[in-house]
Amino acid sequence: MSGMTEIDRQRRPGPRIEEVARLAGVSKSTVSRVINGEQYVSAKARDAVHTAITHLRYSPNQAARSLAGSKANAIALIVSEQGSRVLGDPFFAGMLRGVHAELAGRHVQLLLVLSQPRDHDDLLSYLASGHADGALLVSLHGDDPLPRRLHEIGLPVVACGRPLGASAVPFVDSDNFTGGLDAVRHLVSLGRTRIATVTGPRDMAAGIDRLSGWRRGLAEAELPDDLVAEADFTPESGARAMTELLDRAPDVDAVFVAADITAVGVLQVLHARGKQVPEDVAVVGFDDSLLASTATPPLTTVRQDIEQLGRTMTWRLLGELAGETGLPPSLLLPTSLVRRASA
Amino acid sequence: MSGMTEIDRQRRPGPRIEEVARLAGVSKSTVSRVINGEQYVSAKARDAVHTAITHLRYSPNQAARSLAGSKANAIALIVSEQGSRVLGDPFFAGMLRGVHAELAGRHVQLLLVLSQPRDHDDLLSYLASGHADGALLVSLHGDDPLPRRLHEIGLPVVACGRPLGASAVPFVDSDNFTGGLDAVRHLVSLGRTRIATVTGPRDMAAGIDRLSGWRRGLAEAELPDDLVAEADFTPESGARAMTELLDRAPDVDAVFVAADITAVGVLQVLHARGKQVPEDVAVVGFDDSLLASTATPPLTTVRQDIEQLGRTMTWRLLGELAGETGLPPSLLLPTSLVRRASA
DNA sequence: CTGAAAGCGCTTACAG
DNA sequence: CTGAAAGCGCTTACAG
Repeated sequence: MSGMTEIDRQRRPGPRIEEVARLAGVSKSTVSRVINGEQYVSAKARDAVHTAITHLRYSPNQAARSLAGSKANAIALIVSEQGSRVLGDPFFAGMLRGVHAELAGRHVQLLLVLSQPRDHDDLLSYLASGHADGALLVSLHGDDPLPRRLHEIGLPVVACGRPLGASAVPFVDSDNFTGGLDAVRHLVSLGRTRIATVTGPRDMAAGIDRLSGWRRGLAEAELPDDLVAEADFTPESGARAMTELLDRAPDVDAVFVAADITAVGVLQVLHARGKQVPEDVAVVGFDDSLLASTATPPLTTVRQDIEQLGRTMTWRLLGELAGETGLPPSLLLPTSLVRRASA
Repeated sequence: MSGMTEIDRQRRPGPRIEEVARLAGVSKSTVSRVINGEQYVSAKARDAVHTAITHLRYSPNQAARSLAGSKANAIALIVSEQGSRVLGDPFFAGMLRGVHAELAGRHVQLLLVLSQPRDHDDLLSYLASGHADGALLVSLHGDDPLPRRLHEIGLPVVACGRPLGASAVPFVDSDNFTGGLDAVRHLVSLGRTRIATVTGPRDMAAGIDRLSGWRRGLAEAELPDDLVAEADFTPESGARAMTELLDRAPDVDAVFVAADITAVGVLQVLHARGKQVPEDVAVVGFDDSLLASTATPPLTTVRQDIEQLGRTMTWRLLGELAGETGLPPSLLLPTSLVRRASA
């Protein structure tokens, strides 16, 4: 611990609960009860306390509250990934906005934790020591053992996206299957018959489920589902996949790409090969990220509401922390097709 | 406070400092000294304590440390903006990564706070109550009074980007002036003579300083600096600005755009008007964001190292918190030109 | 270099 | 519905 940064001690002024109690003419206990919204407080006492709080600009000391109450009054947002590329993703920004929106007004702080797999042990004992009352997990890869391990130490957890494997960890996810299905139905309605897909990673539920939706769509339309090329949510992998598809099936007339960011690479290759979009090849992306509207041509895409995802995760976690019963173990959020020029 | 979410009390297990002391055969005081890296501890005691900590997987309770030590052991990352659009910005992601990297290993937590201007009063009393030892400010607009107000209540603050007006708030910024200057020098070296600019917002130092750099570059080359069109870091405003420039000066042969995201709109208009990039009009962006490499054609741009910006801000703040003297009040980080196809 | 004791500012049974 | 008292798990003078 020798690398620690010393933060100089310096008592901040500001009123204590004692002063609020004195001004309101009640005991510290009563002030505490008002602050915590407990029910057995007389209206008169409540008003007096609120007035005193406002007058003194009192803000309770969180450290003391946590210590006395044996709870952190904080939830952790854990981003678990090698190199934490996630942060660069607009996906993460949307999540953060949603989490924050749902937390607004509640006196719960947001702790941002980025954790490499090799630091998982540290993180686990940190959280086991009560530094957060619960955790939201944004872990890009399905094989990450963190969600399960956190769940095992008894910390309430909600995962972002369906964790792979038979896990009991609650999660919230977009309905990726239906999203993929809708994309194909749209392409079929356009009269396309050679519909390919550029997938997401095979070790993530988002990749797997979108692919399943695509397959289902082709089955519905009784079309072949042989044109599959793998990618990993990067433009480069999208370009490689599209090149492969074009070589394999020059008659391809549509492609469902599992992410807008990947579609950027797909569009570049199509352009370079002289294919008109959507005339020769129609393209549908996934996410409705900023990239979708700025792409050339603007991308038809399956919109997922990431902010809502963040809100829902937070709502689910806070519900569990409040001891609510009958909460759905997991939730699937709807997606919708956004039509632009590319399909 | 009636909207508060109740988080059920439940004491987490985990060892206390008392048990570490017992196992190491020393007093709690000595354990505390070891944990806090104080110097007057015998090597023997230190080793015994470290062994005990490892053995028990002890992790000190932050709430108790904060309360006893009268410091939060946390810094706040404050994002102050209407609607907090910032989060959607890759800029923010890079910052976050930098802040986190610099915090790694230090026992300082990161509190993420999003604040609308109308909530500034709440935020101020919250921070005045000691919930964070210092603050990092990402405030997109120069007229935001928050940096100054925080500085006034005595909370150590470092701003991201030069605050406008005569402010004493320490800041870290990219060298936007030199970035703009280098962009123009590059365009001049390419033989361009009718060099326009699409600016950033007038109420942000980034917009103002990049424009100044552009002007300086034109003055150096003894070229006219009449082709200025204003935009606001969005693709739409970039498109409008480029349309205006093209109407005003059909002979424009280069444009320095104050942000990659704005350049996306510029490129769309140039394409629509049948202008070849870079043959007819060379384009240089700013940021070297993901958009720069995925643009058509890939964008030559002024790279700023956002992650380094986040690291430097954090380093500066922690230094001040540790009571270091002789810290530079403010810092300017270098930019560099990244050449791609557009210029 | 080390330990005993006080205290940080709250919450929570407990008794009324 | 309310208050007095104990205690949450640490840090920090103080004395040695």
